Amino acid sequence: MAGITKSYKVAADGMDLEATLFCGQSFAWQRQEDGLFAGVAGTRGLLAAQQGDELILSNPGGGTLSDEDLAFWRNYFDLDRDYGALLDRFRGDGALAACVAHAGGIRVLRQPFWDTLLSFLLSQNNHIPRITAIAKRLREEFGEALPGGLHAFPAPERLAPLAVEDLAGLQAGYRAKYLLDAARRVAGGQLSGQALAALSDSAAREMLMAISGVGPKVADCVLLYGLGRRDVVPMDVWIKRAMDRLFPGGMPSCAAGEAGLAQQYIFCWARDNLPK
DNA sequence: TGCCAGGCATCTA
DNA sequence: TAGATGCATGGC
Repeated sequence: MAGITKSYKVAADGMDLEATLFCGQSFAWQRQEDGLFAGVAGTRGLLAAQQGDELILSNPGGGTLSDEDLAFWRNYFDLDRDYGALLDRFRGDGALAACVAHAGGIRVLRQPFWDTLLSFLLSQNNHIPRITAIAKRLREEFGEALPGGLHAFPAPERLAPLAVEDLAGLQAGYRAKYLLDAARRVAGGQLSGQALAALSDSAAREMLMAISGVGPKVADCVLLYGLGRRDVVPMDVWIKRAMDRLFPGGMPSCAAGEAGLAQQYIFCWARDNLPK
């Protein structure tokens, strides 16, 4: 019924929604005054909250979420992965166990490729709060308006014809030209999530690094968060410091497809426990 | 007021 | 080829 929002309860299975949304893997969410979390992925918007061990999902524009929407968000929040078993395996490694104890409520989101690429182009030499603020300005100035006052990340075709001066209002600094180069490559058909999905990790990384402003770290963030490559470990300063401190013999022996998930717990532990 | 930020491009030796 | 430096901006 129009104007009435129907909420859906989904088992959170030990998830910490707030930690998941604001741990530095996504810049598409914000906390509203009413305490709900509002976010976008592709051209979908969502309101989310947590009550105990359940997520409450609702449509920002009112009305119902379709079965297709629910399936999309289930996948987005990685709800069908058995995190209980995964975390039990991680607890088997002494050092990794400490990281899981610190941040085990985090789930690694499955974000759209393009949203992720734009977000991590903004992350270069930047702070999480400021990345979030620039990403919000990017969506609100150039993105498609969605129900509930939300805005999608702008389509590549929307950004491609713009000039750097057109992005001045974003206050993204030297990163603005990176957004335009990426948009022109995607809009021009030189690059796509589909094409990258067909490549090996190393080949996809190489293709991403052809974009101006994409180095090894940003490429690996896009592979992990935006293309579901769960073995990829983005090597930022915190991971390097944690490796020196916790894993001098190398990354813990995670099963195939899990090293990228482990790095999220290691990153959060390092950021919150090692000296600045 | 200065340092630093989920880095990268460019310059220099 | 490896190491050093500059880059825009704002939070702390």
